[in-house]
Amino acid sequence: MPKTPDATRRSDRSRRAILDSALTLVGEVGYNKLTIEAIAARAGVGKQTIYRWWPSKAAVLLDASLALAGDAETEAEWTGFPDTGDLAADLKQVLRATVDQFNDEKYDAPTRALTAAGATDPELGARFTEQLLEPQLALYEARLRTAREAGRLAPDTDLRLMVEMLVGPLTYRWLLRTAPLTHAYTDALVDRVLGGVANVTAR
Amino acid sequence: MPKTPDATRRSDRSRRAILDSALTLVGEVGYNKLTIEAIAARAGVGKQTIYRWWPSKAAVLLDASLALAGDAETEAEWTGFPDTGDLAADLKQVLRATVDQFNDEKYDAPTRALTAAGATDPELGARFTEQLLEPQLALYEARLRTAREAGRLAPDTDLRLMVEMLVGPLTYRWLLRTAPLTHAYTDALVDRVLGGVANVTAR
Amino acid sequence: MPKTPDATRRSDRSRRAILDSALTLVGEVGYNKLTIEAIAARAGVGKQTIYRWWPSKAAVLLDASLALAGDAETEAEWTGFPDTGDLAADLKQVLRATVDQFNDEKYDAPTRALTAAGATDPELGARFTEQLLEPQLALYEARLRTAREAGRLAPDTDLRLMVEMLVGPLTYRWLLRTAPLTHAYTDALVDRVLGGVANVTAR
Amino acid sequence: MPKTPDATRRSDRSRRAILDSALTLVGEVGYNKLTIEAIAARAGVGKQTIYRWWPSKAAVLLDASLALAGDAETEAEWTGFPDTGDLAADLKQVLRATVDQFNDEKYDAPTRALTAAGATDPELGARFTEQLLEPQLALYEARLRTAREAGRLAPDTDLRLMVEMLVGPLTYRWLLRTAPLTHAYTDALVDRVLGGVANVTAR
DNA sequence: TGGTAAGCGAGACGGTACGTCCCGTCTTATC
DNA sequence: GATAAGACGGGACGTACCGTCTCGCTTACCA
Repeated sequence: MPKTPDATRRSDRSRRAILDSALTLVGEVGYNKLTIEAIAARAGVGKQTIYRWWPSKAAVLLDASLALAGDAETEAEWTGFPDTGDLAADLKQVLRATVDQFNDEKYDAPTRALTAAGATDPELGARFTEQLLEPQLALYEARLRTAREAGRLAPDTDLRLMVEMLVGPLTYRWLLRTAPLTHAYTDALVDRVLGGVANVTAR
Repeated sequence: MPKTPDATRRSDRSRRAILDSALTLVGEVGYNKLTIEAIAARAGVGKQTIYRWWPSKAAVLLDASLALAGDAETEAEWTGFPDTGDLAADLKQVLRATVDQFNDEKYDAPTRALTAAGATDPELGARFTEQLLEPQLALYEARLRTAREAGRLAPDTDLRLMVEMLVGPLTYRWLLRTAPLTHAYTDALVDRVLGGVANVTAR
Repeated sequence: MPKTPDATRRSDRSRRAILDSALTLVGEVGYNKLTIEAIAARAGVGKQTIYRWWPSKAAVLLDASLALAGDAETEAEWTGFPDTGDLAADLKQVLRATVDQFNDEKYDAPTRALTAAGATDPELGARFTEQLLEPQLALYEARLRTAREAGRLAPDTDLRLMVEMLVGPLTYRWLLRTAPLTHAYTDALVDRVLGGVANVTAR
Repeated sequence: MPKTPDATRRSDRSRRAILDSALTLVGEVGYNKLTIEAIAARAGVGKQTIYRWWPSKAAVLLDASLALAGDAETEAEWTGFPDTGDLAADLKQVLRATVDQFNDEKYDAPTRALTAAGATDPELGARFTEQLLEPQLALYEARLRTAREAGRLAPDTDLRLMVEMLVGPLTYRWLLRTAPLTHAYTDALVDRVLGGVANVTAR
């Protein structure tokens, strides 16, 4: 019963090499042509070392993305969701940063691959959502809750719905490539989400 | 010399059988385990007949979805985007119908597969967007334009942005499975998009 | 019942083009990589035109070789097996000519291909032997019969056996490439066949 | 970089199964309808395991024949080319055994297939000749050398030529099926090779 | 401090599907 | 009705990876 390997003996060197190779390769050849064999070869690692610790290439990529996200936070000296008191400004700042990430090939390729794979594979999707997506959405939600408590949003505001109104359209454009992602776009989005689109004067 | 085959001699019987098989199989085994070989076998067709007319299984599925969409319109005696004069009501009706489609396994599997594949493969994504998505978005846009001209929306309303504010969040929930899709959800979405979420009384 | 096509309507132009293409191609790519499709394309002919008149590519090649043999006789102004009265000299002359043919790539490729195919496919082999080989062997046999009647060979000589003693070793060397084919070789062969190899003085 | 596999880790079980399957199948369906896929399936082996170790089905069959020849020698308790002092008798004995082999379907099919394939494919032919044929011819040659040294053959006898005079006609009949193979035939052949066919009394 | 059991790089293995080539048949339009 | 052209259902090709399975080798931990 060789089920559970001994994690204390795990080679961190190999783990890192595998995650690095996975990220590099997914950028080079895309998710569909990404193979475990290529990752192993590039990492100078036996295939079994990958199969021992991950159930699928998608899982490898998920871990790689988590590591990437962790690195990014560190690099950017991320200090939490901004709260200047000006909700619109804070949201615009964060969404602009997200746009920049989506436009950065380094983040785009693996994230896009994972999102697509998660859409098709429910189990992977669940892990992707839970580990990568939800933590980010929770930050939005917390900021919105503060705003609601401060009376800047209606007391009955559905915070979750509002989060999706912010990230949904952006994600839509990004995934489906219907139009380029710009700061102007997300700025307008924030304004419209907060203010609505109905003609107030006409009411 | 890409050796373009003679389309006039194409077997319509085989074409239909291939598209049918593709739709059936993607529902049975999912996109990742869908194989050209299985499609050919199920359709009683040589593999070459598929490769002659389509460059990839994704392309087959795209054509299959187009056929499916065409059939669906016919079946539902679709008479165009509703325009009762009540914009909110019209949008809610259409989005409810979309929710129903997303909740119908028959449409969900191929559409999800295509969307995911398109996110990963730019060329396919372009065709998917252009042939399947844009025509639908254009209908929304037309209805919104009517509303704007009728003064129900601000004259400077960015129609495209607004369309994405409606379909973006819905698509987001559907693709990422962050929460179940319900009529109540889209109804609330329409209200918030039209009315905004900022606390008006607090202004 | 499209069994027997009408031979009187047959296009001689196509027939010739097919046989020519077959000979050319077998020299270029070898028998195993020779395909009906390539012959048809090279000949500017529909595949069906080949299938209508020949049962297999081997049969095409057999006809092509028959035509080639006919041409060769005409070219060489062949006037029948020589009979100068000197049996050894006559045999040497004919075998030298055969050696020359075997060493001529133009004849070697198709003949070798046919011989090999015939060895594997009994039906083809029968036709090959009957139509191409036997007529030649019969010429040897006739010359030997003349010699036997003239008392140059023992009255009980098995002519068939003797023919094979002449062409067998030569064919063996040619097919199996155990050693180069030279005039000296066949000259020695004739001498030894006629004289035997046992040490006469030791009797 | 031809990626030579590590022969020390080769599975002998698979090797044997492949050679066995190849021999069985070539007897069942013939060489032309013998497929690598069928060999693999019959042997319970992946196709790649065949392609890893052999370049073609002909090469597989060559190895299979070598194994078969080895087995045959062992079975027959082969103790070397006979040397009773009576050259004619010894040759007749060996040629009779060869006739029996050629008439044994079990040996005929693979040997015929290999000979034909070797005639067409020079590289294979070289290996076939070198590994299977030459060792046998060398035995003849050794026996003849003994006879020559014993004064039973003329001192200037071309041993190689004489070997071919013995096996050439036999192989010719076998390959081209011009006549049935019998012991009487090879007996007569030996007599005529040793004694010649010229009418001695007429000298 | 030497024995042993785990993780490791390497890669052979039984398999599945790939995308291509060609088979022999069938259909269409031309002559 | 034979022909040039070529689409069709089918089978095998040789390749790429899958996920599993030994191999020796290195590297702790334990006796």
